[in-house]
Amino acid sequence: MPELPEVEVLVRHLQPLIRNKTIRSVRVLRAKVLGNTSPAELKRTLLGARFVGLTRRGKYLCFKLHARRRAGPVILVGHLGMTGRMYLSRRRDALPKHAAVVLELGRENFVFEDTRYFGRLTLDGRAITRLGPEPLADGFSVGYLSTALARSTQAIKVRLLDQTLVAGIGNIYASEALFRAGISPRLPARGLNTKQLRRLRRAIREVLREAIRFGSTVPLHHGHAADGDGLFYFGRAAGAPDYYEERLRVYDREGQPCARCGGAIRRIVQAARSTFYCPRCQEQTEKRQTR
DNA sequence: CACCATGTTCCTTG
DNA sequence: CCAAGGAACATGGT
Repeated sequence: MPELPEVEVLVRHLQPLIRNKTIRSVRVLRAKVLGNTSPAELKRTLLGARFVGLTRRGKYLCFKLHARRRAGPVILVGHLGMTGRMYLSRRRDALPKHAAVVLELGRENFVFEDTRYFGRLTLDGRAITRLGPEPLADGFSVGYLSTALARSTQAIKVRLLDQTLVAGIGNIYASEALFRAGISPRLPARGLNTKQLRRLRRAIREVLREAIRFGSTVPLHHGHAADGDGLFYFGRAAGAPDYYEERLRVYDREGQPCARCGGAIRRIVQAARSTFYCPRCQEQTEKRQTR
């Protein structure tokens, strides 16, 4: 479930666990996730290096390390793709089926596993330089949004997924933010008026902040579950409700009643991806706007 | 077998 | 050059 909030929760979780730990060995099981970095270069760079910091930028994790015989720090860039997970596990535990990279840190392993291998763990930081502003920072202002969307005829939902517009929003929170803002996902981006832009900015920030706060209160567990599911966040005790699903208002709720008006949630496809919204709570804006 | 899935990048078309 | 749309990537769930 990796959009900005999930990555933020993961970063906060991992930070104290890896700080000051030294990489004793580097195992690359799927070179694809290294991108342009070769396994040899990764090993050469990381072997003997020590984790000194972990931050997030959009959906990316930025590991900062001090390597031996190097003037400046090394930045290792991670991305979870759709199904990636990063966690520590005991070294004696078996590796998951889709382990992509394993860093040995003394008694524990730092494991990057990814079923579909869409994720990344690389020394190539170029992707980060192309990202738009952080939605929770001051740079993400109504003025910025207004300028950035002024000439776009693309549907607002599709624009929100563009990481160069704003970094970190994915398919789930794009739908959730538009529902909260009462704006139709189909509205052309340049058609939003100032009032709508203000509501959208606020809704984006609220939805992301709440998800972070919520994720942070759920007990984290990782690694070696008995059934081997290896949950590392948004874990839940057996039989407990799945809070992650329950707190979403429209995503994956086609046909279910809208929490606000009771009407049926609708699913449409935009840019080859599902969008969920409430026609009654979000459509009027569209009609009013297109008149 | 069909369709769907939290993401990004590359290629084509206009 | 840019905007927009779609396929590809790889695996698993229903």
